[in-house]
Amino acid sequence: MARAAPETHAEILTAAARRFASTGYKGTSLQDIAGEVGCSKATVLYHFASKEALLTELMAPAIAVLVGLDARIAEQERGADAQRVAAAGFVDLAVRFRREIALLRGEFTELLQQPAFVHIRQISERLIDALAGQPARPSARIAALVVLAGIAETCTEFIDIPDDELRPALLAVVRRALEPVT
Amino acid sequence: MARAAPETHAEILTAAARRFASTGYKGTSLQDIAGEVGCSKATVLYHFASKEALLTELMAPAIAVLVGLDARIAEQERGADAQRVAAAGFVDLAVRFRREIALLRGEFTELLQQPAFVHIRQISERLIDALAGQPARPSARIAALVVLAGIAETCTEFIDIPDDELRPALLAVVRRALEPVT
DNA sequence: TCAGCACCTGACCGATCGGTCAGGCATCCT
DNA sequence: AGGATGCCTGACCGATCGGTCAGGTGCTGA
Repeated sequence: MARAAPETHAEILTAAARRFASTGYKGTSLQDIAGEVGCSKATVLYHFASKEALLTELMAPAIAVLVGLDARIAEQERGADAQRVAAAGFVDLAVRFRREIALLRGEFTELLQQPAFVHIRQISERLIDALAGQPARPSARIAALVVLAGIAETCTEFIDIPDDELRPALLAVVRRALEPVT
Repeated sequence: MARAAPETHAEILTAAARRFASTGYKGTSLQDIAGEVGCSKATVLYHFASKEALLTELMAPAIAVLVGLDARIAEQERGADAQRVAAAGFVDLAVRFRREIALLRGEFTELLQQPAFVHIRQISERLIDALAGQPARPSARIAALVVLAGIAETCTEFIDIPDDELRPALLAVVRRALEPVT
C-alpha cells in the first residue's frame, strides 16, 4: 500500500491504545489493530516484536513516572510525610495517565501476576505501606487498598473530564478515607 | 469413568468457581475445569448449556442479594438514610460474596458491558446515586465511585481474613470517604 | 543501471477456544 | 429379557489467536 512513511509505527501505537482501552488487552487482537490502521497484521508485527512489546511501549511513560514516585516516597521518613507524598503523587499519576490505566481494563491485577511485572508489584506494595502509614494496623492497610484500587478504577471511568476537576476531588476523598498517621 | 452420581454437577460448579477466581473467566477454559474435576470437557457441557451459563449459575445468589439491596435503597427517601442503607448494604454484600466478585477478576466492568447485564449496570448506577446523595455534586459522585470500586477490589484481595474483621474496617473507610449528605 | 534496503503483504502455521454429535455403558422400569 | 433413560466420552468442527516466512515493491546510493 502507501509507501507512506515510518509514521505507521505511531499510527499503530495510537490505534492499539484506543483498542486496548475500549476492549482490553486480551480482548483486542492484532487483526483489530491492523484493521483500524488499515494495514496487515504482519505489518503490526513488523513494527513491534510482539503484542506484549506493543503494550510495554504503551505503558513505558506511566511506569517511568511510577518508578519516580516510588523513589520520592523512599526519601521520606515513614509516617505522615510519606503518606502525603504517596497520596498526592499517586492521585496525580492516576489522573495524568488514566488512559494508560484504562488500557488494562481490569486486567491490571492479572497482568501484575506475570513475572515480568514483579517490579511493579513491589512498588505498589510499598505504595500501600506508605498510604497506610508505618506501623500500619490491618484496618489502615484495608483503607489504603480501597483508596488505591478505587482511584485507579475511577480515573478510567471519568476519562473525559478535565484533569483540574478530577484531581482535587480525588485528593479530597483520599485525605478523608485514609487513617491519619500519628 | 465413575458412574458416580449427579454430584458431578456440584463438583463442576466448585471447580469452576476456583478456576474463575484464580485465572478469571476468559482466562479459564472448559478444558481447565474438566481437568480439575477429572471428567471430559463434553461432560461439563452436558451439565451446563454453555460456559456463560456456568458463570450465571455461579453468580446467581450474589445477584439476588444485589437486587434485594436495590429494592431496600429504593424504599428510603433520597438522602442520608439512603446513603446509610446503601453503604452498609453494599459493604455487607461485598464481604459475603467476595469469592463471587473475585470470579470476575477485573473483568467486571467488561462483562457489565454485555447486553445481558444491563440490569446490573442500572442497579450499580442507582447505588452510586445513593452513595453520592441526591442532588449530588460531581465530587460526591467521584467519591462514591472510588468507594464502590475500591471495596469490590479490596474484598477479593483480602479473601482469607474473617468477615467480622473485614466488614467493620470497610464500613469505617466508607463512612469517612463519602461526602456527608445534608 | 542495479544492488541493497526499508516497508509491507498474503499465505500459512500450530495451538487453543467453545461447542456439537453419535455412540457407549449402567441402571431402572416394565 | 429388553427397551428407555441418564450420564459420560472421544472425535470432531469452525473460528480465532499470536506469530512466521518468503517474496514483492519502491526508494536510495554507488
